[in-house]
Amino acid sequence: MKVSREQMAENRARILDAASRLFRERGFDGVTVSEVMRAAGLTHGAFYGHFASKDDLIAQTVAHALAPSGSEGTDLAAWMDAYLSPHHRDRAATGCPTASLASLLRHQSPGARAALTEGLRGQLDRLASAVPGTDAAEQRRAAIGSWAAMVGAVILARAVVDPALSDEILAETRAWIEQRGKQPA
Amino acid sequence: MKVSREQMAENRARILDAASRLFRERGFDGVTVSEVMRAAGLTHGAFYGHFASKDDLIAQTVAHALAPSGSEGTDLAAWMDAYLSPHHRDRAATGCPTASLASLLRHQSPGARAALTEGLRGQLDRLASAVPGTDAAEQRRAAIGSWAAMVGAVILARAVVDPALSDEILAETRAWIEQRGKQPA
DNA sequence: TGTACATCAGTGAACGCGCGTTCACTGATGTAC
DNA sequence: TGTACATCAGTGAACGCGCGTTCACTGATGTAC
Repeated sequence: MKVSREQMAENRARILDAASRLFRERGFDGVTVSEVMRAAGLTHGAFYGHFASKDDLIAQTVAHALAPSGSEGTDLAAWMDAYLSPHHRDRAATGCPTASLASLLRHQSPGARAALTEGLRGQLDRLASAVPGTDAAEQRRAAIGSWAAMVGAVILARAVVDPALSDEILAETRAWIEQRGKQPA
Repeated sequence: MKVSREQMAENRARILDAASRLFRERGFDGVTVSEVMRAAGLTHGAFYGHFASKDDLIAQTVAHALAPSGSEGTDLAAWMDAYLSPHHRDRAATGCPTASLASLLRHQSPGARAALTEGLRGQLDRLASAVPGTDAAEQRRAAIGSWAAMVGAVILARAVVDPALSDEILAETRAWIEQRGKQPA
C-alpha cells in the first residue's frame, strides 16, 4: 500500500539508521538486506524502492554515519576519554563509524570509500582545530597522529579476547597521547 | 590419488600460505575456499582433508600469519619507516596481518580471535623491548601507543581514496611518533 | 629385496542453503475535474 | 469541498547464483609378508 511522501522520507531515514547501527555492529557482510528492512519496520521487497542495491545502501549509510554530529566539539580531553573507554569499545553499534567500518571499506565500492574519505577529512579538520596550539601544521600533525592512535587502539581493543589486555591497550594509548600533548613545544 | 606424507605436509603449508595472502588482500568473506585451494594448486574437494571448516582455516591462518617472523627486530626506526610507507600500504597481501585482519576478526570465531590475541601479545612484547629506555612501564606504554598509531594509520591510509590524504596520514603519523620519542624523559 | 593389498590424499560432480534481487499484486495517496 | 481515478510505496512469493560442504571414486603410497 502506498504511503504519504513524508512517511516515505521517514521510512528511508529509518532504513539508513538501522543500517548504520547494524553495519557498525556486525559489518557489511554480516548483515542482510532483509535484516536491515526488518529493523526499519518494513519488508525486504520495499528496499529497492529506496536504494539501487546493497552497495548503494552501504555508500549512503557511510555518508550518513560520518556526517558531523557535533558531539566531538566541546571538551577534547573528555571526548578522548570517552573514545578510548571500555564503554565505547563494547558498543560498536552506536560508536564511531570510522573505528568499526574503515577496514571493511577497503573491500567496498568506490562510492562508499569516497564517502569515508570525505567524512575522515572533516574529522581531521575538526580535530586539528580542537588541538591546543597555534602552529597549524603542528595541530594537523597532532590531529592525524592522535586520530590514528585512537582508531587503532579501539580496533585492537575490540579484536582481542583477553579483557585485561584490551583494557590495557585503551588506557595506555590514552596515557601515551596525553604525554605527547604535554611535551614542551 | 594419495600423495606422500611429506607432500601432504607441503600441501597443507601451501594452503596456509595462500590463505594468508588472499585473506590479507581481500578479507575473509572476500575469498572462497575454492580460491584458496586453487591458489595452493589443489582442488576444493581436498580442503576438508586438511581443515574442519572455513572457520578452522581462518583460525589456523591467523595463528600462522602472526607467528614472529624476525623481520621486525633489527632497526626500530627503519622498521617504522617501512611500516608507514606507501609500499606497505599498497601491498596488503604481503604486509602486516594485524593491519589487514584485526577489524575483520571482531566478527570471527573465538578461535581466530584467540590466535590474534596471542600474536598481538607477542608483537607488543617484542616492540616494548625494542623501544629505547629503561623504565619497563614506559617502554610498554610507548609500544602500545606506537603500535595503535601505526596500525590505525595504515588502516586509514588504505581506506581513503585520495592518494594525497593517504600519503599525508602515513607521513604525519610517522613524524608524530618520532616527535613523541624525542620528548625529554 | 619383491610382491599383494589395504590405506587414504586428492578429484570433481552434486547438494542445499542463504543471499541479493525481481515482480505481480494491493490499496492508500493525491491529483484532476 | 467532493468524487473518480491514476499513481506508486509497500508486500511477499519466487528466482537464480554462489558459496560451504559432502561423497563416491581413483590411484599412488607404504606396509605386511
